[in-house]
Amino acid sequence: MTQVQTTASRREQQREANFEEIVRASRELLAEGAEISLRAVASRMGMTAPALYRYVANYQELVDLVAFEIDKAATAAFAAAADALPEDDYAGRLVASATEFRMWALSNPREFGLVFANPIAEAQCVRRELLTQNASGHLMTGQMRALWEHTRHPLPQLADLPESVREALLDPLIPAEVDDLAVEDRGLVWLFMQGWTMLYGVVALEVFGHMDPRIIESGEMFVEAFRSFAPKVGLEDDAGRLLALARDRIRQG
Amino acid sequence: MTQVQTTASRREQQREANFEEIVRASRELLAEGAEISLRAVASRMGMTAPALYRYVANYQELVDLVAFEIDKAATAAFAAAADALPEDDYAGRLVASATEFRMWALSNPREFGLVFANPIAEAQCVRRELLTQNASGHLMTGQMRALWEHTRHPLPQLADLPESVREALLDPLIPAEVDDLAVEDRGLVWLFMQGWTMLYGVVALEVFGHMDPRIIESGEMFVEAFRSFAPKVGLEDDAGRLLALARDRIRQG
DNA sequence: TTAAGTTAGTGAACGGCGTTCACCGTAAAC
DNA sequence: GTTTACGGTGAACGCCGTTCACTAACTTAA
Repeated sequence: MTQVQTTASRREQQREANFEEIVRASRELLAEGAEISLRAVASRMGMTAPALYRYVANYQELVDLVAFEIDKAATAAFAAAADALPEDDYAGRLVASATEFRMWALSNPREFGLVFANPIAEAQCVRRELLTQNASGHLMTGQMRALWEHTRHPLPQLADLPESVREALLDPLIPAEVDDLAVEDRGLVWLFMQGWTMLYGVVALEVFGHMDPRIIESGEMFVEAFRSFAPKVGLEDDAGRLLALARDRIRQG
Repeated sequence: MTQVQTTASRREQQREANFEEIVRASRELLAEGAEISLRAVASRMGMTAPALYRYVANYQELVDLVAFEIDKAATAAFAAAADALPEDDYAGRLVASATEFRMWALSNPREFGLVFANPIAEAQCVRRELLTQNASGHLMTGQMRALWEHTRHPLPQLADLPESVREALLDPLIPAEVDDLAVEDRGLVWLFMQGWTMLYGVVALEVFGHMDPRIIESGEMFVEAFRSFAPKVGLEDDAGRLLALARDRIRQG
């Protein structure tokens, strides 16, 4: 039988550690308001820029790597926000994560831009894969599915949907594990896409500042988006509590 | 009485023409897939880079200038799309302009990014002013107002809205002419903001490629966004026709 | 018409960027 | 113990935004 190589060689350990340090240095730069540049990252590691080419094919790949790790780290924070609520408060957990997402985006606009407002279309297949591996997407699709497993609210039927949507739901390219989701329940993924679109619209507009500052500050457009979306996932009766929950987190955040 | 200076001096004419050529050269670069750079723009005009500093304080100001002009030109296209419909088909005209906006954004992603996905927050007051002067915003607020003047669909009442929203509606910083809109009707602006948020969310997600390619191609998430929004502006009965109108324009666009 | 003053342009330079390349120790592999 | 592969260096190239001293041309006023 094939044994898993658990003990990486000395060189491989070094290499792995260096990868981590590259990401760490890049994120520090970002956090300090500076731009990510090969020279800056390298010098922060006590290296010179050309050395980084032993780890990364080019600048864009460095940025993609950093974006991927930022998404992973941020997702942990979104999940933690959900864990502050009871395990069976599925709707509350979803609201908590989404609210945390918004607050993270507003406090880390550069990171948000890197992960969520970077054109993927013009990139190679590498980045296309990243799309489906998007960690925060997996978290929220999972949360929405948990909610539905519990409430079993009505779903859009595939037969009622346009063909392009049906195809996309049967074999989705977005970050969602649907292999074990029955075909007749795939309407749930369509609902998720709708919800993600609304969430994204509000947050992107807020982060880019294309919205009245007072409404950004209070987060009321974000709350309003939730109010619009709630009925689609059978939460009309719970909406009052959920919106209050979001407002609380916004106020104290 | 003070006479308007209609005959600009020779120098002023030259200067104005040069401004226009700067914008033209920049847009050509953008259209060819190149980046805007002072050197590239200048050499396209038969100049050297430092000369541009006689017209623009720095690189960012050049970009802002170009973004402003792009928005103006694109808005003319959005308006033209509306003019293909009867003058009294207010809903249809709004749908036509919004659909044209989406198609323009997808065909000109770099221009879209420049105008609508550029962080305004970190910029100076110059750019803040641009926010309220945004041409496409004025077009669509105007269209939504024309629609409402005709249908007089119910509006959210100021008393029911959060205080931050009320303040923003009474003295809006977004592109909207509301001076002649009665205070009790300002809920219309809130509806507009909601609609703009949905439209923006779909389009930005599509342009950045963070959506299933098949759904981008068919535009069905865009259509779905309209379906969600229609009831808010009293268009539930007209929705069928309007969605068909949008689909037509998408298909032949 | 001439003199003074303003303006728009130049070339050289600075520091920083991504990227390439020849080169060199050192650690791993045989 | 020799060979090989890897990870690093410094120098260089061609971009970039930006500054500065300088000049030629145009405008303005005497």
